[in-house]
This record gives sequence, C-alpha cells and structure tokens, in this order.
Amino acid sequence: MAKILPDRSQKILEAIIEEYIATAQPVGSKSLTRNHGIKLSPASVRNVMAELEELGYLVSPHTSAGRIPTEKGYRFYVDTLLQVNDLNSLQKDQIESQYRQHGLQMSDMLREASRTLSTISRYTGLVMVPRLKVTIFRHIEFVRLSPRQILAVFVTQSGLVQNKLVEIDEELTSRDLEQITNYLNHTMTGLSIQEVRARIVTEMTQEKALYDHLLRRAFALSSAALVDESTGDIIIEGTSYFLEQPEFSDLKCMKRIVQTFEQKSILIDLLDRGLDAVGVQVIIGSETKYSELADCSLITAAYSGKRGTLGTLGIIGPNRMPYSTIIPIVEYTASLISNLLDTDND
Amino acid sequence: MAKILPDRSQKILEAIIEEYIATAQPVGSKSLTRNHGIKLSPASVRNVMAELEELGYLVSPHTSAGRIPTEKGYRFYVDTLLQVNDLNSLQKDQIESQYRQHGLQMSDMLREASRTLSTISRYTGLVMVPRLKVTIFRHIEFVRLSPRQILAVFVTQSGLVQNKLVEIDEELTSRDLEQITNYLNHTMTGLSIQEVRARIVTEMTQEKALYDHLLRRAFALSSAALVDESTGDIIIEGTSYFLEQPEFSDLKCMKRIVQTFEQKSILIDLLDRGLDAVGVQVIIGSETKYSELADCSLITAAYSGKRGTLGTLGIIGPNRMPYSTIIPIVEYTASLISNLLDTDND
DNA sequence: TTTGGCACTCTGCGTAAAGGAGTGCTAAGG
DNA sequence: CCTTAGCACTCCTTTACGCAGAGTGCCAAA
Repeated sequence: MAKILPDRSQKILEAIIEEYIATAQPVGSKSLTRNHGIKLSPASVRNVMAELEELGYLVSPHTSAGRIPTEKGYRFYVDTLLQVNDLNSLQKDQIESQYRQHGLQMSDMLREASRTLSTISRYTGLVMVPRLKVTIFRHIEFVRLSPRQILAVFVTQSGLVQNKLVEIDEELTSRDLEQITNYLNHTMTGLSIQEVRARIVTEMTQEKALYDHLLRRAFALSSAALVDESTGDIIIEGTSYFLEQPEFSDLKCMKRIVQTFEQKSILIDLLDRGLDAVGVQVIIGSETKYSELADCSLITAAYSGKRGTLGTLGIIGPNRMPYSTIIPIVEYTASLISNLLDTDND
Repeated sequence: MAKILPDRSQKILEAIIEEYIATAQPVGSKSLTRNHGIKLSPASVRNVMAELEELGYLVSPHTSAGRIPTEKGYRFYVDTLLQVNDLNSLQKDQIESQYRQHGLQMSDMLREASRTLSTISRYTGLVMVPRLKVTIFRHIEFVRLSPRQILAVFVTQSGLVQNKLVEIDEELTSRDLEQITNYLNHTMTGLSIQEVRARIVTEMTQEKALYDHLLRRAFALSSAALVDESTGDIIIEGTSYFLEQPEFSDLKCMKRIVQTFEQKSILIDLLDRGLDAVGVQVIIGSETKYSELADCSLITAAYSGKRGTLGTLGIIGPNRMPYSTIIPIVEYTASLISNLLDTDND
C-alpha cells in the first residue's frame, strides 16, 4: 500500500504541499523551481508532478492550473514527510502563561485551553469536557428543589462541577437526604464513577440494603444521579477563524460547517475517537466519515488526570493546514493540561 | 422631533419597509403599486418617496435603484407603524412543547430557550444567565480541593448551580467547613444574594463575630464566595443563521460580527440594557453604540422569577428583520420562562 | 393634486477579446 | 537514459463593451 516514493518525488510532493498550505493557490512547476531550492527544470518537475497525480497524491483543478494535494497527499505528508518542529520556549511560555491566572477552576481551565488553542493556531479550538464516567468522585450533594425533584450536585476530584436533576417517586426528608449524602461522601470519595456505580450495585444486593429502607433509597437516588446519560459536551472557540479561510468563501458550504459546529454531536464523536489513542491524532477530510466535514481536518490529542485519560482536545480547520506548527501546539497543550490536572489538587 | 407624517406617507413607508424586509431588494415605485394595494400611480408614489428620503426615512443606494429604509425608517416603523400580531395557539404550542421534557433544570431551560428562539425565528437566539446578585440563596456547599483551595458550590432557588474557587489564607478543617456550611444554609436560605451579603456585613461587625474566630472565618469565606465578579454570561444559539442573510455576504463584515458574538461582552452589555425595561425592547443598528453591530438589531425582553427580574433574552439579526413576527416570539418566550421559573419549584 | 410621458442614469449580465499561467509532448543535449 | 528547452494548446481571469431593465426626476396636462 504505502509504496515508497523515490526520494526526489517526495521532496517535490513536500514542496508542493507546503507551498499550497502557505498560499492556497494551485502550485505550478515554475513557481516551485523558483522558491523551493529545487535544482531541476520546470519540465522535469512537471514529469514528476504528472506521476504524483497518477498515483493520486495530487490533482489539478483544470487542465492549465497547477496542482493541489489530495487527501491521500496530505495523509502521506502527515505520515511520512512531516517533521514536527518542537515549540521554542517562547511559544511554550506564551501558551503556559494563559493558565497562570489565579482562581482558575477546572471548567475555566478547559475553556481557556480551547481559547488558547484557537488564538495561537488561528483555527478553531475544541476541548471535550470529561465524561462523568471517567471522573473521580470527590463530593456529592443533594438539594431538594421541590418535594419530588432533587438536584444532585457532584464535584469531581479535579474540581469539575456537574449536576443533574433527579425525579423521585417517594418524598425524602431533609434528614434522609443528609444521611444519604454523608454515607456517599464517606464511602465513595476517591473512587472513579465506574467504581462507585459498581459498588452501589453490589451493595444494593447485599442483605443490609434489603432491610434498610433508607439505604435502599439512597442507592436508588445515587445511581440515578450518577447515570451518565449525557452525550458529552465540548467547548468550541474561534469559529470565526473559519471565515478567513479562502476555501470556505462559499457561504453555502460555510453555513453547513458552522451548523455542524453548533450541533456539536459530530465533533463530539470525532473527539471521542482520540480518547484511546496515544499522541497526536490527525483526521483528514473524508476520514471523518461526515460529508459536512469533507474539507476539514482535525488535530487532536488526549489529556489525562491522575487516573487515566479524561478527554481530548484539539483544533479543527481546513485540510490545508500548517500541520507542522499546529501539531506541537496541540501536543503541548494536552500535556500542559494533563500536568495541571495531575498536580493541581492533592 | 417625531413629526407626524401624513397618513398616506405612512402607508407608503410601511409598505416599502415590509417589502424590503421580505425581499432584501431596494423597493421601486412601480413594484409598490403592483403588490401593495396602493391606489396611486407610480409617479405619485415617487413624489412621496422623494419626500420620505428628504426626511431621512429612506435612502437609495444609487440614482436609479429603489429605496431602502434607514435606521430612522426602521425606528419609526417599530415605534408607530408596526402592529404586532399575537401568536396563534399553534405557534405558542410549538414554542411551549420544547420545555415539556422532564428533568429539565434551569441551565438546560435557558439553553433550550436560546435554541428555540433561534429555530423559530431563524435568527440568532440570546439568553442571559441570571447574575449571581439577583438570584436567591438556596444552598451552599464548600468542597476542599486542596488545603488552601475551596470550591464554593452554590445553588439558587430556581436550581441554577454556580461555583467559584476561593483561595484561603488559613487552613480550614472539614469540621470547620461543615459548621460554616450548616450555619449559612440555615440562616440564609430564601434571601437574595444581595440580602445575604448585607447580612454578612452587619453580622461581621457584631460583637459575637469579633470574638468567635470560626464565625469570622465563615463570614470571610462566604463573602469571598458570593462576590459577583463575573461579567455575566450568555447563551448564544444559531449563529449560522447569520450566514444566510444577504446583507452579510461580505466575509469581512461577517467575520467581525461572529467575532463580536464569540467575545460575548458586547452582547452582554446590550442584554443588560433590557434588564430594567418592561416589555419588548428593540435596539436598531447604531443604537447599539457598537460599530461592529451597526447593521444588526436586537429584540429583547426581560424574564423574571418569583422575586423580580432575573435576566433578559432575545434575538439578534440584521436591521432588516420581520419585527412583527419576531417581537411576539420574544415576548412569549420571556413570559413562558418567567412562568416556568415562578411555578417550578415551590 | 395627481398622473402620464419622457429623458436620463445606473446596475447587471452576457459576450468577446486579450492576457497569463500552466500543461503535455517532442526533440535535442549531457 | 535522464534532463531540459521549445512550442502549441488549454483554460481561467480580467477587461471592455453593449444592451436590456428598472427606477428616477421633472414637466406638462388633466
């Protein structure tokens, strides 16, 4: 499959892709020889280009235009040609400084991450909020809003506050609630939500629970409160950067993309894919499997807390993206967030 | 100032504005006489149009185009010509049905309101989240994230959860925190945050507090937790509808507007203006005082809970908006939300 | 006061022509 | 055998021009 290209062809392909990334214009043989230190005549370059087109790495929009990379071209570029430069300390500092504010809690931090990704890259920043099930139980509180409605407020180890409205069949007194709260906070702190749920299930079947009415209701309430029925949430920042990409100057197509963003579900799915991966993931165009995003690429990386992966973050932009500069930005941001979550509260 | 126009001129102005709202095209004298039941010759209409232009209600983009309304024209239309049709029960039901889901807590409801405003109107929906200071104290909880960091989680009467990270100078034990929490929850429930703050200030100066170390710290912590330093927050839905407005087909100008949305602060300011007003407010173009929004209009209304105004909601779109259909939508949504907040939890 | 008529203006659109960038092919050269 | 210069060809883009259409302003007549 991944047939190795002759060295020269690779060099030319690389030059074409980088030129196209920089200019958004089809790249011709002449301009290549001028600007990219290629010591060949335009005619030779043309031969190679024809060959690369044959192999599917390039296309020309019409007979007498230059070439532009195909998805396969970008994929090859990302997989084998690209060498990512590390960030210099100035850039690192620029990113890091955004998190140095005081009183930044986790939700602020995630929003800040999305915003920083966006402003630094000049593309659209994406940060997935950790799913309930991967977070670690720190504290739960039940607030009775009406006799049958209880608001469960739940704080994770890293300081993320989530809440859920639970409807109950049978009224609970303030005293009952207090006891349930105390019980949960004393037995469950430090466990992951998955563990908490497992614990609840086993305890529910144990003798004690069968006879203790209150305990039974405690379990019912808390398992209802900890069901993760949400489809996930993401923080999107910098949609406006899309509007400056020449490839989306068509309003029709632009609108489809912005709508996709607003809907969120597709982006959630795409970020989900990066959850189990290590390092930076690149999803190019149709690899997203969504026709709405056929001209968009994502660069994502997972971030983690003390106890494993919490979520993913990244940026989305047109296929024609400066991968070499974006990838380290995403990578560094993910590791930074991971560090902050690891060391923050212990 | 508001010189009364002759009846006939008003009719023609109204027809022009409505035609322009419908078509986004400059309106000519001929097409007016054709479609709007105006029993005059084009020539007479032209005379009136020239007069209206003289008075500043209309402009023509160039010599041989039709006329389009100026801001002054829209303002006159909204203030004196416009008659808002009430919603029929079908439309009301369509809006109402969005809130009939179970397990909808306040934050979901506000998001839903923004989304519904947007989809029904086909413009961009805006909902301001109630400021901390206007909400009513229901429950507070302090979760210690690290020795010096305390996450204050705060539930309002209507079930809105807000939280804030407080840095403290002196460590507090779990027991201390528990006592403080109990104290606050017992004495403050049902008061507005402003009242709570006032109460804290007076009690702090009273004898008891001077000698009780814990109490003093309780006050310090809770007043820090209840300071409303946030600039407010709004929920924006349906930005993509902007992309289908012909007046914003220029990407440059489009981008400025979307950026303004992302920044939020300007929209917050504009929604703030409607806080003390009764009924529906219309802000047209430069009345916003922001050049970025010179071609945008807002239609807003305040919503309230049991104890007075909580926030505002509305929609934003181009100046050329079908005010007669949007105004009742905003009005009805605001009253619906107010009702839901009034009767929901008592 | 209203209206028909008329000359005028400006936009928008389609066609045509010129210019330019790039290609593919061929044949000569190292 | 690979490389390169030359050349004809293609197709897009820009510019120019003319023309139709819509609308205006003004004047004179009803």
